[in-house]
Amino acid sequence: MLQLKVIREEKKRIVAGLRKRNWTAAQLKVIDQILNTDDNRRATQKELDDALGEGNRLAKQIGALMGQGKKEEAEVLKIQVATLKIKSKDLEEQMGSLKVQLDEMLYSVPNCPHKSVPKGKTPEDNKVAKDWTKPFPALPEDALPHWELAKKYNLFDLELGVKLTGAGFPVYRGKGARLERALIQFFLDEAVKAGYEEIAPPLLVNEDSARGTGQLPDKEAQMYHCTIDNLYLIPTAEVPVTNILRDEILAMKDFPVRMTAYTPCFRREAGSYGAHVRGLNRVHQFDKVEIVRAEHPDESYKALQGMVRHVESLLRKLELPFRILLLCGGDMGFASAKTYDFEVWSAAQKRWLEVSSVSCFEAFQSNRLKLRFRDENGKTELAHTLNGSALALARIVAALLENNQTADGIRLPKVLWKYAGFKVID
RNA sequence: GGAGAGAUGGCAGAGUUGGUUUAAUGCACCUGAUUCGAAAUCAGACGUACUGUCAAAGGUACCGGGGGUUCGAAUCCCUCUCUCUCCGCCA
Repeated sequence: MLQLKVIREEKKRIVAGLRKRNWTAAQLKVIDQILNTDDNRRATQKELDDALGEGNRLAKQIGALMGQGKKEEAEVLKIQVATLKIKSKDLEEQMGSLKVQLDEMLYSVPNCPHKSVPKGKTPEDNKVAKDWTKPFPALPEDALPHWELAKKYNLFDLELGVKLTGAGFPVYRGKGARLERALIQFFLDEAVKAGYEEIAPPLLVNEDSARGTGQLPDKEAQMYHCTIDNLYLIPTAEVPVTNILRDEILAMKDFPVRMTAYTPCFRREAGSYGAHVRGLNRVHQFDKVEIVRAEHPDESYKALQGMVRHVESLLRKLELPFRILLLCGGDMGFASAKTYDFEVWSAAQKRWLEVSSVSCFEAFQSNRLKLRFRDENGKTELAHTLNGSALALARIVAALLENNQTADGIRLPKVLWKYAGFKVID
């Protein structure tokens, strides 16, 4: 969530930013409501603090009087405290409800887009930041989509997943399973080479963690929930890895914090049905290598560019045609201040598949996480966080299979040979 | 799963017959003095959040989380979570 202080001090910028997200005048009213409620909260806080302070003073006096054996005088003061207590209890309740209201409103406000984010309402308004599709792969007319290729070469089996679990849980097998593992290994190695610390986190997290990265309270339906133990299956490694930093106060020398993790990701999302979600395009469980960074506010956008270059280098090494989109205000995620999406061209399906999303959250996420650092003057300040997929496996597999199919089998890009232990799937 | 013990500041560790505790003390860290420089020594500063202010002073809350008793709770009661020890089970 946005910081109250920022909303108060930079209201103009925030309002302009929300307009870029196509917020209407009616929606923007919440900003003034927030500020009003906060004024109210501060006044109430002052009053409450004064009442409590007075109570503390009287309690001390009573203690002193009791010590001296002046019981009657103490009794008089006790009566005073009693009325004070009623007052402070009342104020406490007011404070409680004001805070709830304030939080509710704050949770409803998305992050303010960075000034470089273009205006726009739909994905069509996204700006192509880079196009790496030439030469476009030329496939024969009878080229197969990846779900057909999977059948032909026995790489993964969706029907079998239905038997074991349900729709959207692919079973990889043979060279398909091996390719999956090869890609994970390759992505992790590249991330470690780029300076990220490898993390192997838990795949279930508690409520505090789900709240920390903003899955709760709003996106509860996205996650699988083990109700008996009140734990959530992670929808992305971002959740456990970013929460490593929850409630931490970093020192300047701790920057930059760079972590990477491979995890399966579990998503309940209902989604639509039909050809565009066939095969591995959208599944409930998929593998992903995530990269996460925490940065000094002055460095976060430089870090974002660094992450973009990293993901770009992965796709080049995989020899996949891709483009990078700078998302417009209307298409950006709730918490993001600036997002680049990576899309790979799936030659057989003749459509773009999103394989990575790299975002800078500025202090939006760390505000909820309470991720701070101590600056040169010893003051605490919120750090900036960033994350991105590097990369999401299922769709990369789909694109690799489709784009590299030949009459003699599916040829793997050279970089994967040593990881997979084979060059061709046939 | 059973039994017992415990949770205090960056760390260690007092305080648990409720009342100068504004949480002792030590270590670490920071600043200054001393020194050519360092070690040692001495002096000082040293939690987080909210509030307040030009800035400060000051105020309030926080001793695992939540609730309760009381004029007053780190201290007493209830509850939850977690940790440790022993036993059982187990990849």
